[in-house]
Amino acid sequence: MTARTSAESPRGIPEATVARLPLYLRALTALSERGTTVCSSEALASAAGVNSAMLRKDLSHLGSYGTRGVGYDVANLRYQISREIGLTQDRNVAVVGLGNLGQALANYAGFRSRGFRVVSLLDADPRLFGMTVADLQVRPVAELEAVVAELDVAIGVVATPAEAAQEVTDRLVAAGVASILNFAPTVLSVPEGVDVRKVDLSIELQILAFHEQRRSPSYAPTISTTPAARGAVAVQEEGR
Amino acid sequence: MTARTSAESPRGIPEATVARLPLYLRALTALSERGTTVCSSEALASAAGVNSAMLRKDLSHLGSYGTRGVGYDVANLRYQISREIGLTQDRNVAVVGLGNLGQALANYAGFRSRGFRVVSLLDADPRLFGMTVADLQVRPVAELEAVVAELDVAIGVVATPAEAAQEVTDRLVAAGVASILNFAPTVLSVPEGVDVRKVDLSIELQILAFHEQRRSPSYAPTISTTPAARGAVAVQEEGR
DNA sequence: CTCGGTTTGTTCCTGCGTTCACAAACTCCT
DNA sequence: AGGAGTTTGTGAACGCAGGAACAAACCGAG
Ligand SMILES: NC(=O)c1ccc[n+]([C@@H]2O[C@H](COP(=O)([O-])OP(=O)(O)OC[C@H]3O[C@@H](n4cnc5c(N)ncnc54)[C@H](O)[C@@H]3O)[C@@H](O)[C@H]2O)c1
Ligand SMILES: NC(=O)c1ccc[n+]([C@@H]2O[C@H](COP(=O)([O-])OP(=O)(O)OC[C@H]3O[C@@H](n4cnc5c(N)ncnc54)[C@H](O)[C@@H]3O)[C@@H](O)[C@H]2O)c1
Repeated sequence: MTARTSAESPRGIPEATVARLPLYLRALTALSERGTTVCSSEALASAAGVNSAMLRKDLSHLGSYGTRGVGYDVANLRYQISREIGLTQDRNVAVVGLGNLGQALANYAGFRSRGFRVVSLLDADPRLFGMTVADLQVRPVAELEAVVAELDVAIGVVATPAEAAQEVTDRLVAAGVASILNFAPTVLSVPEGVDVRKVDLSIELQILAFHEQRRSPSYAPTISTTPAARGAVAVQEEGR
Repeated sequence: MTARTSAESPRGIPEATVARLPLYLRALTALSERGTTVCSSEALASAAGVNSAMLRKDLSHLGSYGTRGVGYDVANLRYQISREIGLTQDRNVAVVGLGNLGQALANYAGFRSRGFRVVSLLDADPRLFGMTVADLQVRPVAELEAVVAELDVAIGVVATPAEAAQEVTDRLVAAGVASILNFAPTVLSVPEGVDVRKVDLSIELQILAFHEQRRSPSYAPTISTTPAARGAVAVQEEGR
């Protein structure tokens, strides 16, 4: 899912663990809001929806912040994870492509509260220039390089149509953005050292569809091992 | 990421493979539109952004649809994957929660073109009732059970605030929906046999932030292996 | 028909991720 | 102070995923 091939981070935090740390952070925040000050690995794990042994192993990679016989201090653990992820300093985000999805993202309050500031909105459509979304004006994508430099953009969100995604990404990367979140259904190629994560909602739906078909095998998939009926079948309509 | 613990599907397609099949489908569609009728595992793999050995192994789980010395017939392979995923029949989708994100999803044309029909929009806010989004009228969430039954809803998309997500999910499940796509930042608990997939954009950003911090270790994270400074640290501001 | 070139399907191997299980460490009660 | 009860941190086992490498199969030229 990431560009980097190594599954291990420099100082040794496994990728799978990194992907779960934000989950723990969210669970800790929920506990904290409920007034809980200390919690066991069992409690935290169930709040995060994972196995408690896995939680303990994950946390052990950050250091030894628990107390045997007691559990974890919620406030301290929350800080330690925040620091490890790098959330102690805010990061600036630029959203490119302000169609349906881009506008929803720009309006989302959950980003800022987690340390991500959406500081710039860029689009190619002149009709959108100057439009205000979430207290920001949409600016021409031509200004991308200037915006990235001036506003110290760390993360670029690509919410353009698939055809434009690679070009936009190239420009973001050239301007110095090394972290990309891509919503367009395309494979982005980026140079070494740039981190791309993709979110593809159609793929999620398709995975759900697969499991559903497995549950109700009405149309028994009839795998024909014989290479007989080849190239004949009509394919479902599938635009885009 | 899924509710089912087994990483292997009944007839033996690994989860990791299932997650990539939609990728291959997309790549095949692109090739097909470019007029390509046959392609090698190498070409398809690079279009999908994966290793060619992995692609071949993935495809071998569906059957033997390639021809040695030649490659794969694009149209046929596309159909075989579609059938395996269960895309030969359309599926009805209900979107619950029509705020920023829900409206963007309802307006997205890419779902229908891939065999997912958004057939119902539900919200709790009376001000939205009757509003037309993507040719559909927003209906009260009170009608959820009726809608699921009448319109044969197979997949429920939860785009409500986190607080409402579990309740909405419970009702969807009780009404017979066994596939849920959740956008709310919460852990959903569902009975055995129900499939939940989550999309959490904040988590994606946090993972990017982690890797970025690793690249530029300005604030060297200073893991204190000594259990000295414990429970003392003040926590960073982190509202919601 | 035979042979060289090409590409698939599969086997083997390595490494990561997950879970189990337990010793070490801590608290609290007597 | 000592012992019973908890809970963490980790060593070990196991299963899965990814990648390299190769034999089998196919095509086309001669
Ligand atoms: N809307 C969804 O729910 C949804 C779901 C899944 C995937 N996606 C994907 O997300 C992307 C955006 O979806 P959307 O529904 O918002 O599409 P959209 O068509 O509504 O918006 C795309 C926006 O990108 C702008 N744009 C086009 N070329 C550009 C360029 N070169 N530079 C800057 N901006 C440019 C357009 O002007 C437009 O405003 C698409 O790739 C889509 O496939 C969207
Ligand atoms: N907008 C984004 O880009 C974004 C990004 C990441 C995560 N999310 C998550 O997605 C969810 C929706 O985000 P949003 O920005 O669209 O929020 P929103 O507040 O704009 O919309 C939420 C909608 O849900 C409706 N709702 C509330 N309770 C309901 C109930 N019980 N039944 C049915 N509908 C109900 C509300 O009336 C509202 O229309 C949230 O959980 C949010 O955290 C959104």
